[in-house]
Amino acid sequence: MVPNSAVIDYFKALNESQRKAVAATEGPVIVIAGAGAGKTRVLTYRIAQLMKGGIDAFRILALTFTNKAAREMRERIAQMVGVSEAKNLWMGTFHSVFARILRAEGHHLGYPSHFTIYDTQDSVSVLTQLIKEKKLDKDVYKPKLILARISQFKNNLITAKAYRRNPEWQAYDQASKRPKTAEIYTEYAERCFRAGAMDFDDLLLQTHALLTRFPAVLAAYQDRFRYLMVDEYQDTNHAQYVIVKALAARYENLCVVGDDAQSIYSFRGANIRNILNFQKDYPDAKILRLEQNYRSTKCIVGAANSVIKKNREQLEKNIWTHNQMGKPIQLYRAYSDAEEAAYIARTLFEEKAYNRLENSDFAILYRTNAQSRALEDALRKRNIPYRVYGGLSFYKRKEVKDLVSYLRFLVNPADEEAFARIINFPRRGIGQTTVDKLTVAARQNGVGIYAILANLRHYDLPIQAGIQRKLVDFYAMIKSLQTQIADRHAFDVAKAIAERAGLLSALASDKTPEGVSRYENIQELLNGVKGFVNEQQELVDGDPTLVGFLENIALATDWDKDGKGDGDAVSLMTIHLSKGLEFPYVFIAGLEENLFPALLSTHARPALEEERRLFYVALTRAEKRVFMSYALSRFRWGRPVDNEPSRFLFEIDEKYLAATSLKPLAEATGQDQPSGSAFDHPARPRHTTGAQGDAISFEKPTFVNGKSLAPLSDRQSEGRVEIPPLQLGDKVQHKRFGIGVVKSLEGKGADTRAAIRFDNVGEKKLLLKFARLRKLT
DNA sequence: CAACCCAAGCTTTTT
DNA sequence: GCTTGGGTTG
Repeated sequence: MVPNSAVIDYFKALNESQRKAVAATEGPVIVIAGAGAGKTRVLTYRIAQLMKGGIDAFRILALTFTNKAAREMRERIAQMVGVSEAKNLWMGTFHSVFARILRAEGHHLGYPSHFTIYDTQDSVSVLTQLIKEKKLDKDVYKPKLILARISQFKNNLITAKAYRRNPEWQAYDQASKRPKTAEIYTEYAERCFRAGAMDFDDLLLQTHALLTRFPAVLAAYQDRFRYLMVDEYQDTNHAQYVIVKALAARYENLCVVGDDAQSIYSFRGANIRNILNFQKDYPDAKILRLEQNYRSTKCIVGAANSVIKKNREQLEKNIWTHNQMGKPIQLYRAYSDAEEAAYIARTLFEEKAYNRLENSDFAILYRTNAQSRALEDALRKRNIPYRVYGGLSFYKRKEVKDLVSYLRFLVNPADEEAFARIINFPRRGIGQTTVDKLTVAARQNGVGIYAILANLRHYDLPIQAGIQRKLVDFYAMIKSLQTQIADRHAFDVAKAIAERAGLLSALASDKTPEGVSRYENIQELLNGVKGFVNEQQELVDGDPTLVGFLENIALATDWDKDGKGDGDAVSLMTIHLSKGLEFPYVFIAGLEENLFPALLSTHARPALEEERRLFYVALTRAEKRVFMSYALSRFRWGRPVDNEPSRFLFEIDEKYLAATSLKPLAEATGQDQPSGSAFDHPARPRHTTGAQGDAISFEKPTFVNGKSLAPLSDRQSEGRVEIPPLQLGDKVQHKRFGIGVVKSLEGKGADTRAAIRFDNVGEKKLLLKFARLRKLT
């Protein structure tokens, strides 16, 4: 490619709507891009074109939601304009770009440039500690719930101060018996600040604070970012929306790309109105639609369209494709989750052999991470290599977090969460009592724990001399390691810590399988640091220091998610994680009521519509074929639970479903067929001998010609207990405990818990869905 | 202060 | 059913 060519010769690679979207660089533009319509392609070409037109890369800001999306886009742009040019682009996730801005400008707000980023674990831990110190009931003030609430506020740019001042919210907290919520929020925010730490939501909230309180800073960035692009705009929350709007205010060269039909993150504060209202915010915005799907067969596109049509709230569009009709969607009804998994493994194996495919041509998608276990077992039985994405990430594992905590503490000794993890790990005889004493001293003297540690003798603490010595040793170790961080690479420092602190020797002596695995994880982390250092050293402006590494991992939860990896494997992941990806063959498992759609979503229309969008996302990941399945019985909470087929199955236009899918399973053979014979009747239902549940009766499927949702079958209405609406003070009767009075209620729907004082047996806490209470009047 | 035991919570999705 | 964290004991 000619490096300086201003002529956009690659226009050939685009269709007309894509070309329009690429060409419309000036002014506000919204691109409504259906699944598989070449959205990323448009963004990359657009950026490449801007750069070829002479715009400096550092004046272009592109925001995405995942590191993966950012990385891929940067790579593609690098191919078009050259690596060195692409490097200067401001491109990354909202969180990482804002973290970068805050590192540079956070001092205006009083944050150190090396501030720590607290992950959810850290935040919960701060709250737990705080609630304990305030002597509040942790069952009333559940740290996780409180954090979720604080997160909501932050995402809506409501500071602790604003929260305290709002009578409506105060009244709400009073009414819900959590009057101290505002106080906790305030204290939590202060502690994070004093620890030089920001949680995920702070990265947005503090960026907003920075830009509103320091107009000069805002002006500088407004001036700098001449062109802004936002990917997955439908997933932006209020804070992100406001910040983008502010940054774009000067030039208004703002291009947002998204698909309202794929908005699946409202639980995280995403506001679908942001995309629906774009035209109101920018009345002269150009609206462009990418409606041609290049990814999937007609069958898949048709099925997906027929589903999403049921949603009320959406932008008008008509997704179509030139691709082949393709094979109809298979639906399999299994007896149990294990049998469903066996079916998937078997079908995958057969399809792969018959069509000579790679394992990586397949993805198995599910609603919840917990579903992966059964699938993994089944795949292992057939020796099919697989890779599970998501779940608990590498960095959340205990031993990994412990080592990372050392690194964090060296960089930011105010980081008390890190301190709490490392002070007695590995065991060095400094227990909780001692830590409490240090904490109290720190609070009383208005300093951080590290300051106490540094001047232990100045504070006359009631700690034994022996333990004092240990504290001094610990401090000395930290101090000496700290001298290294400025001028040595992250790897050298990390290795030094693992050795000096005795992490490696402590784990090496543990010969249990878990111990060995922990040791390996530490080694893997060290390798990761090394890889990071090597990578950074190749870059001109790379940052191979510890600070750089920590920055990198705090927001890189999908470290192990960057495709490829080792070998050819089937991908297992939640549907949420699959967004933006594509696979030739896709299995969607667990299409059952209360699982997908999830139980909590079934009562509110917006939530249900979101689940439907999630289903839409799942379907549109597939290029060639989709296999769906559900299990009549599934282990949840260690118990088998009976299920109805998902209502979404009935929403797919029948003509896209394989006819055999709708036949009952009654004639199941009970034996695995040798592979090969299956291909004439790929949908013929079979199940393994072991899975034949004796208790399962095979009534006709409830959806043989189902155009609409079949009514609940007997089974479900039997299984579901009538839950009477209860209020405090109600008199109730329990089979075993007799008569009692409702003392408290928490939770909602079937998950409500009630504390009830029974006349004979005293107070009991009961889960209403199991308790079968009768209300007395 | 460490080792052991038991209870609770988890199973909606994540930067 | 499994993991984590808290509490109790030695």
